[in-house]
Parts: sequence; structure tokens; C-alpha cells
Amino acid sequence: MDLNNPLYKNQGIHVVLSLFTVDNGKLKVFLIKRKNEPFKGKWILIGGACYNNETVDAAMEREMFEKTGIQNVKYNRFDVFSNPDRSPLCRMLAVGYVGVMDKNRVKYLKETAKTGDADWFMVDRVPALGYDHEEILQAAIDYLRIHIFDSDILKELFPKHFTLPELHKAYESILGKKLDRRNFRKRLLQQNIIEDVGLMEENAGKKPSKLYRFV
Amino acid sequence: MDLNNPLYKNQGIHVVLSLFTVDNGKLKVFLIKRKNEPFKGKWILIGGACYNNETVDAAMEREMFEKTGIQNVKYNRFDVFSNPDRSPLCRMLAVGYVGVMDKNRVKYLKETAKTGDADWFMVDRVPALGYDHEEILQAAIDYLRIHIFDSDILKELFPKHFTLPELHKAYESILGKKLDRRNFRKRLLQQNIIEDVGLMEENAGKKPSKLYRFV
DNA sequence: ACAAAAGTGTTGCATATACACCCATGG
DNA sequence: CCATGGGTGTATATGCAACACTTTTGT
Repeated sequence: MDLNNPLYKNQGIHVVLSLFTVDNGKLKVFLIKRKNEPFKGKWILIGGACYNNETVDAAMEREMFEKTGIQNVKYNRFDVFSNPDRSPLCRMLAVGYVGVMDKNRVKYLKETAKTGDADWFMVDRVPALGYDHEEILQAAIDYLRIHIFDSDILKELFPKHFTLPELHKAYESILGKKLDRRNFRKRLLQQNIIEDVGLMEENAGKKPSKLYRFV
Repeated sequence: MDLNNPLYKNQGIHVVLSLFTVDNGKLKVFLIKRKNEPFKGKWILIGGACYNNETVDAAMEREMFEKTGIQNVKYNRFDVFSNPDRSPLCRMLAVGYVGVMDKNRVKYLKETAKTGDADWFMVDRVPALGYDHEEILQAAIDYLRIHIFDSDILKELFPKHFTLPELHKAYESILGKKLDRRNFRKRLLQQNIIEDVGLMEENAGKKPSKLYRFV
């Protein structure tokens, strides 16, 4: 294999993270406004180049930490995006990830060297995105919906306690449809991924709910 | 993004195909003996570099055609392998694929510029492989076993007709366990991916089976 | 008629869905 | 005491697993 063969010279690897949260019963995604070319002024997903000494997972964790200040959260690698023209500078392969977290824990800087601004957007009100990130985001949403019940990917959405009605609303907003309250409860409880904390909600203005946590 | 930044210079993309067949009731994988460095003399899976003007799927189809003479078959992309040291020459990311085909249709050359030899190996009698291909192969086998019932990936194993007992044996050899004949038949038939041809097996030395084909 | 393998049907279990009632709180 | 929303149970349907008998061929 010849390193200078123009057929496969100047290739690179992107990691791209679709980071979701549920805020006020709405599924939102974290976007960053580019300050530099290419796609200056456009919004994009969290992402960047994978360094030579990193696995793609390590690169994604580094990007997540740099852009959100959060570490050690669960994420899922879900697909590869390899259109040769997806990045204008050189041929970049993208590895796509899905992550979910509590929006209040994300501490992003309004001004950094590479990013101008950052914010959460409702997934049905997303602006035009740079690169092929609209395609990647749509694939990420599809992946999240398919795997929401067979993965504890929502763990980080409630880092401490939560009530089942809260979790129920989160599922409904992600799936975009209603789920029966009672069946939802049974299903989650017999999955053994959540447990009763033994405490109750307080001052809710209604009958208090039990508090649960992910195990 | 700086194209000469040593942090992400000289990266490349491999596509790696674990091509399976079922021969004499045994699951086998297609391996090629390397004729050149690196890993000269070692056996490896089908694979190669992705060119700059190709998607990874296109690169995999090209590699499959170059190594087997077969085109237009179903394959599944299943994971990414990104250990920085997985290839000795430079940092190469690998995209893993699974494919299945009729071994008699594979026309490989015993001598080519890049490969010395090629053969089918029973998956539990595989020699030491070059690169990280043992890890990739194991992941491919796991993927094949998990997805054998929810995909028509076996279509190419029987390009023309087949009997249900034949298909049954193929499933058992891939999964490495027994499956109930009657439940297997019901399950396959109600998936609507196979159909009765209307003909019968001939001269089988036993009660003839109906012939089916994939739709 | 017998051995070998193909073809078919029934039953039970587990999981998911549909659905109705009671309970605790704040006002 | 009433409105709101939380908590629980039961009946039904569907999918998968366990299992036994009949049929067709070659010898």
C-alpha cells in the first residue's frame, strides 16, 4: 500500500455526535454555530477530526467534553457516512454517534476559538445545517427512536432522581407518539434498569410520585 | 482544519468483508493469503483501501468483485474498527461488512498481483489472521447470528431453488445450534421472504421436498 | 413392510396491548 | 368535595417454543 497514491491520499475521519435532551416535553438537539470556514455561520452538530492516536470513541468523548464539559456518559455509535463530497476540504469519513443528556449540566461557552455560538433546538425546528449534518441528524433520530427501549441511553437525561411520569413524557416526546401510562410503567419496571429510591416527590400540587433512579 | 496537522495527517479507510458460505453443513469464511508486506504469508479477510471518489459501500462492492467475481449481492455494514495501531503502515480506520454467498459462484484466482492464495475455512478452524481481522471476523459472526432472522442476507446462498430442509441446515450451522424443524418452517413462511416454486426435488432417495426461492 | 426424512397441527407460555378503577394531594 | 394526576390489576391478542403424528419415497 502506497501512502502517496492519489487514490487514497488526504483522507480523514470525522466523529459527529447528535446530542439530545428533553426540555419541557420537547426533544431537542445541541447545535453549534461555526465561526470559521467552511460553513462559516452555519449550525452543525458536535464533531471534529479523529486524531491519529485515538479510537473514534475516544475522539468522540474528547469532542463531547470540549463542547459540553461532560464526561463519562453513555453514547451509541450507530453508522458511517461516507459520501466523498460530504466535506469540502478533503475526503472525510464521518462516524455518527447518539448521546442524550440533562441540558442543565451542559456548560458551553458562548465564544470559543472555533465556535461562535451554541444552543438547543427542537428537532422539528432545526435550521439548515452545514456539511451533511441534516442527513446524519435524521439518521440519529431514527436510531434513537428504534433503540430507546433496548438501551439505557436515557440514563444521563436524569442523572439523579426522576418520576415515572417524567420519564414517560420523555419517551413520548422522543418517539413522537402517545404511550399507555400503565403499560409503560410495567415495561420499564420489568426491564430492571430503574429502581425505586424510596422517596416521594414534594410540593407537586397533586398526588406525589415515587422517585426512581437508573441502576 | 489544517490538512498538514500531524494530529490527523496520513489517515486512511479500509473496508473489510467477512464473506461467508455454508458448505456441507458447515459455516465457512473466505480468506486470502497475503503475498506482500505487511502480514506477508498471513491469511486475511477480503478488504482494501477506500478510494477518494467512492463511498465505503462502493469500495466494498469493488473489493468483492475483484476478489470473488460476484456483483450485486446483499451485504450488511455492521461496525467500525478504529484501534490506531490496527494497521502498521499508517492509521487506517476499518469499516466492517458481512456478506453470504454460494461458494460455487465464487471464482477466485489462485495467483494475483496482490494475493497469493485464497480459500474457504470453517469458522472454528481459522488460522491466525493478519491485521485485526480475527477481531473483525468474530464481530461479523456475532452480527450474522443476531441478524440472520431479520434480514434476507442468506438470499445469495441459494441463488436459485432450495428446499426448506437445506435452508434449515444452513441456519443451524450458522447459529451453531439445533432449531425445531416445524417452528423454523412456520417462521420462515410467515416472513414472506420465500415462496413455493411449485416444483419438487428429484431423485433424493427419500420423500422429495418442495422447492422454494427468495422473493 | 420398513427406514428415513418431509410435511402438518395443537397446546402452552411469555410478552405486549387495551382498558377501568381507586387514591393522594391542593385548592 | 372536587379536580388533577399518580398508582394498580385484569383480560385479550400475538409471537415463539415444545411437542407427536402422518406421508412419501427407496430398499
